[in-house]
Amino acid sequence: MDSLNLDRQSVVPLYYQIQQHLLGHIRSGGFKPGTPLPSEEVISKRLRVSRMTARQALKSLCSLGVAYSQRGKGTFVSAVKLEKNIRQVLSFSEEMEACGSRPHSELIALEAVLPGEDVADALCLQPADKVIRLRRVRIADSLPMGVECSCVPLRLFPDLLEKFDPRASLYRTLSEVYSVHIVHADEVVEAGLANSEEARLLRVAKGSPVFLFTRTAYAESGQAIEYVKSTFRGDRYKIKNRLGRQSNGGWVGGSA
Amino acid sequence: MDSLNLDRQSVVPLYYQIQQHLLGHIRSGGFKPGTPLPSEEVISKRLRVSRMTARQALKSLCSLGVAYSQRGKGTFVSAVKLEKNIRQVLSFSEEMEACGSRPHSELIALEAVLPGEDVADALCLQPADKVIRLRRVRIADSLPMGVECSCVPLRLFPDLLEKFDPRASLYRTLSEVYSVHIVHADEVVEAGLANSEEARLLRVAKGSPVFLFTRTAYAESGQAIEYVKSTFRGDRYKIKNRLGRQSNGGWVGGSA
DNA sequence: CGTGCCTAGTTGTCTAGACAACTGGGGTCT
DNA sequence: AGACCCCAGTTGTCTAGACAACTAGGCACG
Repeated sequence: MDSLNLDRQSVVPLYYQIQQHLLGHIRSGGFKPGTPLPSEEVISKRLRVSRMTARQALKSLCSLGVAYSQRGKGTFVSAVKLEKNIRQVLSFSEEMEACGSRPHSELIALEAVLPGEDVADALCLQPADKVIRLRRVRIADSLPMGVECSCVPLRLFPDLLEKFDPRASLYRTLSEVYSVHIVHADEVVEAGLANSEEARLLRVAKGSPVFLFTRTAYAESGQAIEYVKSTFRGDRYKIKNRLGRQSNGGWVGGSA
Repeated sequence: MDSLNLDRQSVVPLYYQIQQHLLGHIRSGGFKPGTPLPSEEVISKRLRVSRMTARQALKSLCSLGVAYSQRGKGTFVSAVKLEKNIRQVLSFSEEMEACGSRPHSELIALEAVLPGEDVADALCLQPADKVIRLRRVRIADSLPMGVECSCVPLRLFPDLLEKFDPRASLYRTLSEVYSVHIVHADEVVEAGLANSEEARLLRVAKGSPVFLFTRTAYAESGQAIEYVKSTFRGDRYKIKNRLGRQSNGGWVGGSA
């Protein structure tokens, strides 16, 4: 706390500088789980910022999940493990890189087609709208992990067929070439058994346990961007989820 | 917007009254996806509140996921489906009630035992600490859905064995009797095949596809409260996830 | 001993402003 | 037509305060 010099000329907001400084102390063990963080008042006085700025720094730590506030008591370090590998909206490439594997893909199909009803529904398409259909075997460290069939509306990305390198990450391409950023996705997972084709592509026995994913990915506006169906090996692939309370926008009505 | 009369005497915060009012308009279709919400300035002027209060109302809608802000442009209604059934930290009972099924349980075991190494690790127990082990078959509408084995530290709930009704919801009991509220959980899901015992309890063929869940649930402080291993039928149980961007505490560094 | 009161410390909410940074449109100059 | 500037509107950040609500501990009183 003492050693922090705020840079008031920087483009980096003050509250963010404070947040990062506290986060550093938490990660390095300077503040242990359960112990109180400096109060808004203390931060405010020591760093010569207004209380609202100090507050914003503390609130941002809460929304990261590394701290929690109790009215009348203080703001405390949570024992939540930061480093734990939590699944976000990630492309297969990003997911594999995050756990240290080298991902690549084997292209099965890349074409513009008329979508099935489920696809058209999920992507909210007009009857005549085509989609770009991308079917790939996903491979990590030379081991086939899953078969993925991804559909994106042709209307939104008319020249994607020419511009897309099938070995690259689809999400990265959408972000870099079209400035479309996937920010969330809804996903349904089922447990099933590999059929003959899947077994052949994944090099497992027919009837092996597999995950069946059906995922719809959305941009910030809520516009549906991608509909994916994929089959992943149950023996080499695990799903890690962090389930949370739905943050209800802050206020907790008091019936107590 | 026009018809809202703020109650300045109420214990309900102003920003929350505004948030609820806007949320009502969004849900009822008064504001359609993609359209801008009233700006901070407009809300501030029209409702005679300070801009920071109007801002807090809009930010809380963003954190609910029903809106998003763009600097220099405005705050817009997101097309995210509110009603979609997204999995949170829920007990089986709550989960089944949420989708309209009547849950109940068949008790297999309820006892205090010395935990295995995986359990002790996950719950951060001392070597001699016992756990309460609760093994149940989970049933929805008379159909067996899964087998669940739940462990909680005896030290935290010394009289739970007497006070707990095995037919009730464990989470509800912990919340009501001990004021311990589960706020998040880490979960690993694997795809597997039912062994003989599971097949018998779940009334499926041996070798049927199943989900294997391993879940650790935490209170707000980050204290681990419960460690669960469960096996659920792959044919009747689906996982629905909403994957999100990790909210990073607000600031996006500009390399653009 | 316990009950109740008071007080210091803390977070929650709210005000009324200020400037910065960015967007998008319109107008002007070249 | 294109490049540039300016301006109004919007969100992001920040200030310096205020009062309310709650917690926990100390203290006096019964």
